[in-house]
Amino acid sequence: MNIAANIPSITRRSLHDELVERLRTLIVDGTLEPGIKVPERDLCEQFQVSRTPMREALKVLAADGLVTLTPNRGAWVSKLTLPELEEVFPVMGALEALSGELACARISDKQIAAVRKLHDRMVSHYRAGELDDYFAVNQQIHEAILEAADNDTLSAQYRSLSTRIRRARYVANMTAERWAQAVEEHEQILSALEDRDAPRLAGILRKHLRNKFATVKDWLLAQEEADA
Amino acid sequence: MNIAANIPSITRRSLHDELVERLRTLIVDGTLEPGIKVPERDLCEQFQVSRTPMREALKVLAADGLVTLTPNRGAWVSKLTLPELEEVFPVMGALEALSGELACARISDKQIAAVRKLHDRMVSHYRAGELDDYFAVNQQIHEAILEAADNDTLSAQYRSLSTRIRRARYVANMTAERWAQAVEEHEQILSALEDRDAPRLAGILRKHLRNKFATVKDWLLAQEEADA
DNA sequence: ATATTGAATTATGAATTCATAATTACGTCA
DNA sequence: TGACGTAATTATGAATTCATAATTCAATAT
Repeated sequence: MNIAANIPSITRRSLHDELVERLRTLIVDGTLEPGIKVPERDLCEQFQVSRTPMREALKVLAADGLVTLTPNRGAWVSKLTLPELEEVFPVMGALEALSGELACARISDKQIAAVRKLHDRMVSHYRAGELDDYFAVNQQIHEAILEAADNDTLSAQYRSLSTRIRRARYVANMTAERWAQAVEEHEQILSALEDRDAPRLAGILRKHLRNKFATVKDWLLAQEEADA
Repeated sequence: MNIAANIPSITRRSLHDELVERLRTLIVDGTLEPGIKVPERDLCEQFQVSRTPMREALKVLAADGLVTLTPNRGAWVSKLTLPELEEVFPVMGALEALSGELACARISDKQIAAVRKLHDRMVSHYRAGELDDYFAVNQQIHEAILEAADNDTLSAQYRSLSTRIRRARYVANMTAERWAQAVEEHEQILSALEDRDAPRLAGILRKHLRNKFATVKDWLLAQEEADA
């Protein structure tokens, strides 16, 4: 008996689940551009699967808002529009503020130390002008706060929205001032978290997100300009 | 020439879409009891469709949290557990508070008058002891505030969570005191809305939901008691 | 040349079929 | 009698097939 051969089969997820994740990644990282049509046939060839699991995956992504399905017309990668952005941000703000509040109540000293570590690393990336690394660690910090909040429902809702807007790769367009401001806000976030000051943290996170929104908005307007 | 642009597109819904809605209704109204297994075959016979669209529908409902899918094991109607409830409520609280804030900023006098009308009707149902009618109008009020907030993303997120907990038919078990308190809170909601006092409305909605939570929690504990 | 119509092509919606994993039923042995 | 292992059954995962709607494109008329 070949044990090694059986191990992958234990870990094996359904094809459809795998596809949801892979497609989501492709959409978020921009490989599948917003607005383009994604014919089932092409996707199936790309991933070497039949249409059945692919269609199931597309349905799920459509429910999540990343893909738009029109009956008998097929699937498109959803486009991020300004009105949509203006809708999503207040909701994300409310969720992020809540994550801060819950985190303050529940976060352990150890977890705070971990966030502090991430924060310091992020700052050094900032000083080195390493935008991509900065952005990656930044994401990790928000994820860590979310995890400290210890609420899967909240995490799921937040991530769903976060994914939708992350398609706008706004960091690449952040100005020096905005970047400096973002780092400054992160100092305050850390401070509030270390004090476990829930209202203060909630307020800062909300403000932080408003500034993010401004950046994304500028990027989006520039995009639309370019399209026209 | 584009005539079609102004005409509501002919509503030829896909079978799968129809199924999502029908199944969701069955789950929310309790016909499909939480915890039971729902074999594809049975559902397909029930609705006289093949497995393909049914499976797509189940995937979507699973992404929405109403159904739990286990690879190669099939589908179960998700059970509402206390830990889940404790997760969902703070999130709903944040979303409902936001809906109040946005509504205050955007609601028209006409819309306020409409909510007032609903409110008065709700109170008369309360006085008449008509629980079901009371509950129906109550829902309409929250929907009206949500609509006034004019944010589809918020609405979608809120409704998703609302649907998940609505399976607990808590109103049927509301005590006289709790009911009176709920009505009193609704008076305050109306007052804050008519004053367009966003922070006050947000606060009351949060409080209102906390009380709802207490009611649902009692019901759920009673259920678990009954199961054991 | 342009617009319109209708056949040909292509893509999607849904049912069916095939493959495989999970469950159940049964028989054997302690 | 009960536990174990194996065969039979059932249910699910995925591919294929069939039906139908949408699109393309060419032919015709204006």
